[in-house]
Amino acid sequence: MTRIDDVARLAGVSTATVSRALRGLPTVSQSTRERVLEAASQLGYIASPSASRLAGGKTRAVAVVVPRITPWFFSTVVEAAEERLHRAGYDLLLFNLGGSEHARQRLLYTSTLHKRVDALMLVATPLAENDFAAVTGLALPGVTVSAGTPVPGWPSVRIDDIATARTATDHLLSLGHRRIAHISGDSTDELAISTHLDRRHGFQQRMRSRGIEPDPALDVEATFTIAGGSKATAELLRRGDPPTAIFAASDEMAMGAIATLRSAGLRVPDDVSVIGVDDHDVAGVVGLTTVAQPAAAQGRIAAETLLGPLRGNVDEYGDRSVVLPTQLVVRDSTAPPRES
Amino acid sequence: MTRIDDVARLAGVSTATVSRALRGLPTVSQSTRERVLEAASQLGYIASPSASRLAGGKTRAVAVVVPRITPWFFSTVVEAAEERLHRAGYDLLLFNLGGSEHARQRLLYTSTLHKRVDALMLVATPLAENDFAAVTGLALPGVTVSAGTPVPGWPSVRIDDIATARTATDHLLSLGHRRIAHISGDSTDELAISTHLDRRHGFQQRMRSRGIEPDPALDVEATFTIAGGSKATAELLRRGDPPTAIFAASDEMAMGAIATLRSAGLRVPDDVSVIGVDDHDVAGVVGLTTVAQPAAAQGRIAAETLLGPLRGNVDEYGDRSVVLPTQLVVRDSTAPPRES
DNA sequence: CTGAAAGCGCTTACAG
DNA sequence: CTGAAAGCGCTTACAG
Repeated sequence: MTRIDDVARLAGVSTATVSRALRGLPTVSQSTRERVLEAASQLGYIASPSASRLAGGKTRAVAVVVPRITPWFFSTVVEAAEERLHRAGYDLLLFNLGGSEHARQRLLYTSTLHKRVDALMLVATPLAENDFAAVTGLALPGVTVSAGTPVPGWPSVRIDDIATARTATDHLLSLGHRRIAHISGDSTDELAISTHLDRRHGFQQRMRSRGIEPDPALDVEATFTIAGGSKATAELLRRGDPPTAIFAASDEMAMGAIATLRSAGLRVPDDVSVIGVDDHDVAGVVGLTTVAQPAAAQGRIAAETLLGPLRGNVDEYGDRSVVLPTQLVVRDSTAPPRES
Repeated sequence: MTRIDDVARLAGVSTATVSRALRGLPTVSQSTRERVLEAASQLGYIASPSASRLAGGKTRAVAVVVPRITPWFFSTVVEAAEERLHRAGYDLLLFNLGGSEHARQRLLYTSTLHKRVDALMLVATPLAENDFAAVTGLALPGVTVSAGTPVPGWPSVRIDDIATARTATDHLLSLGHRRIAHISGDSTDELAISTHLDRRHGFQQRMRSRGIEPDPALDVEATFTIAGGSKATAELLRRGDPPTAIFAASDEMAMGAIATLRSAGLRVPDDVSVIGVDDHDVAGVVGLTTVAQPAAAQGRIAAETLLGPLRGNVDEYGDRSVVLPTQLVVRDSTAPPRES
């Protein structure tokens, strides 16, 4: 393996100059730089990242932490972040919590992240009061995506979950629905991220502003998955007197709801309307009405936000916190209630 | 930041002993180990990964290369690989090619991977003849997942795509279909992975074994996405005289097909049956009949395959190459043809 | 603009 | 079982 002194020897300069020339530092004369570049390419020289990291103190890597990888939102955020990060020359270390508190603890309280990355992107990752010290202790620039828990000093990239829920609720109300069920995340989870709390809040707020007190019997909690939506809907049906519409906190939940409604012999939207949040890849296929959120943009912007501090402007975050707009997309899963 | 000599001093031993004790090497006495562990925890010492990598020559990281992140198959493979790799103490560097030849070239022919990881997992990543040298030049243990291009000396983890296609075709034939269309990947792509070629091959093989010559007019190529399946189906309908059944090379393509058929006023399965491959998360919601493949198992097994060589048994790959079984899952998108 | 030298913080033979 | 010393391969002040 050729090392930096091989290049230095061939180019007739010091290793310091090779290092500077190859990294494009400005303090190298044009002719010297060319000679170094020539020598390096002739020898097929590539600097050892481990050595650079140790000597330079920078890893040129970013950790991206997600609660799951497969769901539409997370895979889309990761894909966009990967593109932006690699383009800027950073490696992406992927950490999946898998919904496991143990994994979360390990990430925060062991050596997992220590000196391994230059920055952190927490996607929908909840933090408890006493977790902040651990995160702050890393002394790394960071960004949160999709609410999660805001970290003091870090920018966040997200949508307005309350407004999003209001949009969904408005759509259902304007069609004439009054008995509207809501499928949301698990509120008893201490570490619950704000996402589903905000969505429920927006829903209830809008219902009340129209003079309708949300019926607790029509409020069910579930995980943010197809299976969660299915289970929640089954529970809803078990309670009798089904709603005329369901607002699910995510498209995956909404799809689970549709599947369960259909297998119970109910037609969508004829018997029950369903609306979700996301605009999942598959939403169009299912004909799902939803409030679309820009997932890729969130991943890309979060990555860009990190680029400033990563390049040494420790306190210069890109555009700081950003709230991206969401938009109603009407398809075939919503219609006026049967007898309105 | 506490360093190894701080720990050495507190424990009253040399840095070499600290290093050995902390890494659990056997050549350390019980009492010394305890003293070191105590000192380390008291000081909150964590070894610098960069220094360890430089001195030890191992990165304890694995690169996982995927053509895309969001599709069901890839995100599922990555999720499973991540779990297994982190559990074994390895970092996962994620590289997404994004279908870009440029990204592929950059990965293979620049410093991207050089001394950055100890092993490589190529998921459905095509290699041309002259790419092998680049991959071999890395001198890393590796594994391929889902066909892609087999790399000499590397094990592979995959399904039998030919058999899978036969299973799908058999299902359609046994329902009485004869005019069966096939939506597959783009065969003109030089770098085409074998997946869709094999699936087409299995399809045609089984058709012919039943005395049916596959109609070229019923063979359309597309990308492995919902949009691809939609477009291919639109093309199929444009050609007139639609098939009574469609075998799509993936569930995402099949979902695109269903969406397009429906918006063309055709009913599934009444007018046209549709079968896919994967058993995508959403397949159940859509009622899609499919041939299920174990994606998570492929990711997990691929990761495990790497663990042997990673731990120093350079030539000892886990179970070497593995072919996992697939299974027909009948749902509501297939039925006998209208007038059979 | 360039170089000599120190330093980044570990691990690994080697010797005992 | 343990330590002294060299070495991993760069980058960074510092000096000129």
